[in-house]
Amino acid sequence: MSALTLHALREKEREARRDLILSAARKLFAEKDFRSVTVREIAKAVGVSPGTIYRYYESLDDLFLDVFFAGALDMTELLDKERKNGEGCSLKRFCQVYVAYLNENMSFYQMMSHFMLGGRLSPEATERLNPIMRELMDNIEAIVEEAGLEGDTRMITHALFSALNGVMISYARYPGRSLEEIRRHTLRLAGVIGGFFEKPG
Amino acid sequence: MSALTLHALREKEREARRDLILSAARKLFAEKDFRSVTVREIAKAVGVSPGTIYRYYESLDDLFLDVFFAGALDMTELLDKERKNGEGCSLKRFCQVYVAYLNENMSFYQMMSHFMLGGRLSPEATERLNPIMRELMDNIEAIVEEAGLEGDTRMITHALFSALNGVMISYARYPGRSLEEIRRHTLRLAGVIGGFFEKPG
Amino acid sequence: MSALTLHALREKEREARRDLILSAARKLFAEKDFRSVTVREIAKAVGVSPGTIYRYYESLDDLFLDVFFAGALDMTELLDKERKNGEGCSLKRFCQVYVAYLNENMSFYQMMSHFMLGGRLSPEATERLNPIMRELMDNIEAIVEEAGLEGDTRMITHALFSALNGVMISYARYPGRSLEEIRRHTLRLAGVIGGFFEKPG
Amino acid sequence: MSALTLHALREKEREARRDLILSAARKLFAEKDFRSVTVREIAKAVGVSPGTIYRYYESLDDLFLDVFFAGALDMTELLDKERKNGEGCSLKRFCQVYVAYLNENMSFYQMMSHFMLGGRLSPEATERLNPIMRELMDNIEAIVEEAGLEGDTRMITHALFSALNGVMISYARYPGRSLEEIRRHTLRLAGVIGGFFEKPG
DNA sequence: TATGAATGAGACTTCATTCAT
DNA sequence: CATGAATGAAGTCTCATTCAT
Repeated sequence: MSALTLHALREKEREARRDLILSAARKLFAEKDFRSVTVREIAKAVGVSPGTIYRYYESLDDLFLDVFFAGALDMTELLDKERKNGEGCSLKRFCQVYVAYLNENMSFYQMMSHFMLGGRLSPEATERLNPIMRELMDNIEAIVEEAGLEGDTRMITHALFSALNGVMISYARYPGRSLEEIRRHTLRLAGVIGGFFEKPG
Repeated sequence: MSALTLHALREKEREARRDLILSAARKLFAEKDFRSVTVREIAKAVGVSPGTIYRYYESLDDLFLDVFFAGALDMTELLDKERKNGEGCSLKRFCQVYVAYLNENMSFYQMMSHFMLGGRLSPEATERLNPIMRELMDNIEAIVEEAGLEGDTRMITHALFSALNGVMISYARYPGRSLEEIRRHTLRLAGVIGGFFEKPG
Repeated sequence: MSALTLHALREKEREARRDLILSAARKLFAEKDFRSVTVREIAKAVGVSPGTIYRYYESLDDLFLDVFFAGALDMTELLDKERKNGEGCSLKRFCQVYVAYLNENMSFYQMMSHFMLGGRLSPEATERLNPIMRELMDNIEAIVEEAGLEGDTRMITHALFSALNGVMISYARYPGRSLEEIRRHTLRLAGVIGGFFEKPG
Repeated sequence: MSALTLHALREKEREARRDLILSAARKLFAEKDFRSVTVREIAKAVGVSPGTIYRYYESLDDLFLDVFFAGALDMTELLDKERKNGEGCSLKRFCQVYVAYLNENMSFYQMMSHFMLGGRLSPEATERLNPIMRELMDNIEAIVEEAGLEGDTRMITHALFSALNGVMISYARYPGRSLEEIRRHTLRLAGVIGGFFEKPG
């Protein structure tokens, strides 16, 4: 086996392990307030020692960011697929797909809150974030336009995006409700919002 | 002076001091990410010692809750006033009033995120929260009905409430924007959302 | 008791406790390589919890610095006393007093090495250090002048100061020697150096 | 090829690799406070993996020691050369050669401080150290004697050695001075000390 | 023999909370 | 009732060292 191949293999393994950490973290973050997740917990969930986490991520914040970015990419891909699927993606369907995704990826959602509200994004992180968010917005805007909405479609896009995020913040963990109830309620709310945003007439 | 009166006086004083702590905390929480506010900071802001805080609140979480509840009450009162003011409150105006309030009471907003997302509300806290939220919802629903919207107005109320909260989560601290820019942007988004929710035709 | 007095009392107590930590640390630092002393050890030596250390010192480095400064002040006072004592302080006697002091205050000596060699003094610390060192040098220079030495007395002062420090670095912990043997040896070396520096003829 | 030769070859290779590590470490240690150099850094500088270091050195302390010993040997050779050079080495010249060496081999100097002050030399290490130091002292003593100094020349040797070491500890990293300034200052101090030690009259 | 991923003890530090005064 | 010094658990992170490949 050539050195090149060996090296490539190593890179692959490393990538795989990094992904392992990433998904374990995502799962863990989804289960509870992600800010209360500790390095030790993550390590335990991955099945490694705490020190190992630091071989793959410079800091816990770094890992937070990656979880967030991974979610944003997921979302973008999901929307891409939806749009290519059949003859386009109706506004209502988009709303439901988006909220369904947030339901199953609470960590993405929580991260968004965290970084948006905490305002702690470093300049470098902001630089990484911006193109990702822009692409997400572009995707949503395309759907808005396909729905025949006119006027300042960018602003409408922002409004729609915000509104759907709000569904989550308001009901994602409503005390005393089961996850399934929450899912049903948020999807229904997404539908209502989608309905209002759809071109009247 | 009778014992009763003395006792009442004491209760009053106690209430007054509790309020003092509450408002100092609200101010402090509004200034930065409330999760990073420490007991010592609050105590200093109030002008008492850390130990004193604990004579009025069982724990920091307890104080958090009270700040949150106070915000919800404020909001309800504000909407009450708006509705009684003139001949009613249009949907668009409500949206803007609500978002303007959130802009100036970030702590209320952050608390909402915190408790909703953290899912840490104790059963007792939930019991205290529910009537307050119900009243807030009742108020919004009244506005929705006054606006002539029909169908499941409760569901529409929830959708609207959610959507407006979302405006905040999405843009409240957008990196690189000034508070004034954010205020303008979120108010505009509130207007867009209000516009979509207003009865078509 | 007036509030003023109470406050003063508190200050005094605080100062006393700070001193307690300081001396415990000095003792501990003297016993072994001070860089290997941990906060927990210091806390244990003082008889408090680790957290308490941080009520009196911002960081471990802060405590390091204070130990160092305390040593430098001690030294200065000691030399002052020596000079006023009798009709002045001979060069040889100064050398022995200085080295004797270092023998009994290894932490001062180790700190000096640490900060000099590590080059990690922050600008603020340097600012605090400079006047203290200058006063120490002034004192030594006065002794040098009283001894009748001529020429660039400041340079001679530096040379003498350096040479005596060197006695310590070279023999302070010579492996296999008892503290008493080391004391004798270093004092003798100090005498030899003092002899060479004394005005010939 | 005989087994013996093969074995010898292997030994040679091993020795060569050990030297490689040693010089890489020396270079690295010279660049900054040697206590902050990590095994990984050394491994990277040598171009091997961290694990490999441990095939040649039992522990990091072991490597530290070797660096120190190598420095002491260097020094001895340097003085040997100086003495054979021309008609002998004056005391002043020796002082300057020695301090110049320390300036360019800060790691040697730092190691000396470390082991002397830390007092961590194991009995075995001490056994290795003693003959090396003795040879160094013999060399210096020879110079002292050549300079015509009389009396307890061994003690004078120690005093001189100490004094010169002290020049370094006191000024090696004086905050705010460039390496060149430090070099000049320490050389000048070495000259002053050498002057005082030179036979009067 | 060399590798380098993994380990895990242990360092510093923070802060909600307690309790003697 | 108020104080604030003290607590100590818990957090993040580092790094010498080991060991399966």
